[in-house]
Amino acid sequence: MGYHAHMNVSAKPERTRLSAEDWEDAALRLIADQGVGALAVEALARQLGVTKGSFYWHFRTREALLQAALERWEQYGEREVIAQIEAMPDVRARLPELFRRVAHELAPHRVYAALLKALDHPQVVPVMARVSQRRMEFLTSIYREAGLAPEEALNRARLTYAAYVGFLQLNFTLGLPRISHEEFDAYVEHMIRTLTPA
Amino acid sequence: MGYHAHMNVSAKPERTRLSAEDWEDAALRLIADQGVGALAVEALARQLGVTKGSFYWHFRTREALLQAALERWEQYGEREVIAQIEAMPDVRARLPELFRRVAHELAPHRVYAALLKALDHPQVVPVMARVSQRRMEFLTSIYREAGLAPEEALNRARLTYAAYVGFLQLNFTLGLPRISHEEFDAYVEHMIRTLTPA
DNA sequence: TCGTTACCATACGCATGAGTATGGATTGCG
DNA sequence: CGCAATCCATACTCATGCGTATGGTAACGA
Repeated sequence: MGYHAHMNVSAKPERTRLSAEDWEDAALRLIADQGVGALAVEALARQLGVTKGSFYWHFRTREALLQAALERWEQYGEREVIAQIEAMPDVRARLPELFRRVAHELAPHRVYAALLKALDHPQVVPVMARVSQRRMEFLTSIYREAGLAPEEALNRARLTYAAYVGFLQLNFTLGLPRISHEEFDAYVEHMIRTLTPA
Repeated sequence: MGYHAHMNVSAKPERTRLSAEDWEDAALRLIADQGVGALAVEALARQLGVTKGSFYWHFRTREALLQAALERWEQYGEREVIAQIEAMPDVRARLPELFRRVAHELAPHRVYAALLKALDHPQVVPVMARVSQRRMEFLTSIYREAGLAPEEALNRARLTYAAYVGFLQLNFTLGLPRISHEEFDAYVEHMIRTLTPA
């Protein structure tokens, strides 16, 4: 994601000029594993091997970078999962598949988890509102396909999504009693049994 | 909660000297509605009508205040709910009652929600780990009383608690599509039906 | 009453991090 | 080649917020 295809004949990433997208990607990486609060321009610059002088050519302010990074994440972030699930022919199999997929590919959700902890920051609220809204609507539609009435489907989607969000917090943020791999799978299956309409 | 019973014969809280507990209470109030990141000594001092000079008499550092406030919250915070639920004679009625109670008394959970967003801060992690652990053990025991097998009870408790945590985030942090009062009650009842063993 | 202790104000030092000013280097293009 | 535009470094300013130093005032016991 993001490397402009220069690829000079040299082993290492080799000092090439940077673009705005490079900064946005770096910002998202930093957010993913240190949180929004750690987004400092000088720290980013060090990590990219340059100084502030570079940054302030590409962006007018720190806010601008955060904004751009958020929009970038909202677009290229995670449209794939929804598309893949919707491509499944067997409608009844979509729900369990969605659960298992999300449970086992946690890496793409690290940015979402980080932004969850930055909801006091005004810039992230609208982005998270939109993303969460879209996902919940998707979940609702799946529950409707599974045979629930409109009201039931909506409430079940709310419950499921809340469980998802809470799960993110209680795990790679808080490290609650390091659960084993088998035990985790058992948990996921329990969740599928409990939240999937009979 | 917290006010040492001087209560001089005066109408207003009237400029009396402050104690360490006063600072801790103020800190918890500030954390509850602005987050841990907003915990600054000079801001707190202004809010209490004094200056930093006062603060650094009671505490050695800002970290010390946060630590003391967290421990205070962990102790006096919320033992009551658990006690009240355990006092209920009808075992089968405990679970729905717990759900409804938590859903409608959101104020006491504001500190917990704020700390949830500060899990990158090393000081809050152990506290949140202990509190969350105790609560989940309580939930597990209730599910056992409701007739679930040990494994089932544990997993159901995990699921329920995750839903609780996620609910906190998606509401008074993110303000997801301002749900109406009746609709909220319907949601709570749906949750009870879904998460309570038949 | 007097002094000691507890509590608070004022005025600093010092580190961090955002933003600016300005000049140097590199690239693409005529 | 040579000149612009692009990209980056260096060296500042400025605001914020923690912590310290030190002196002042109110409370309380002897």
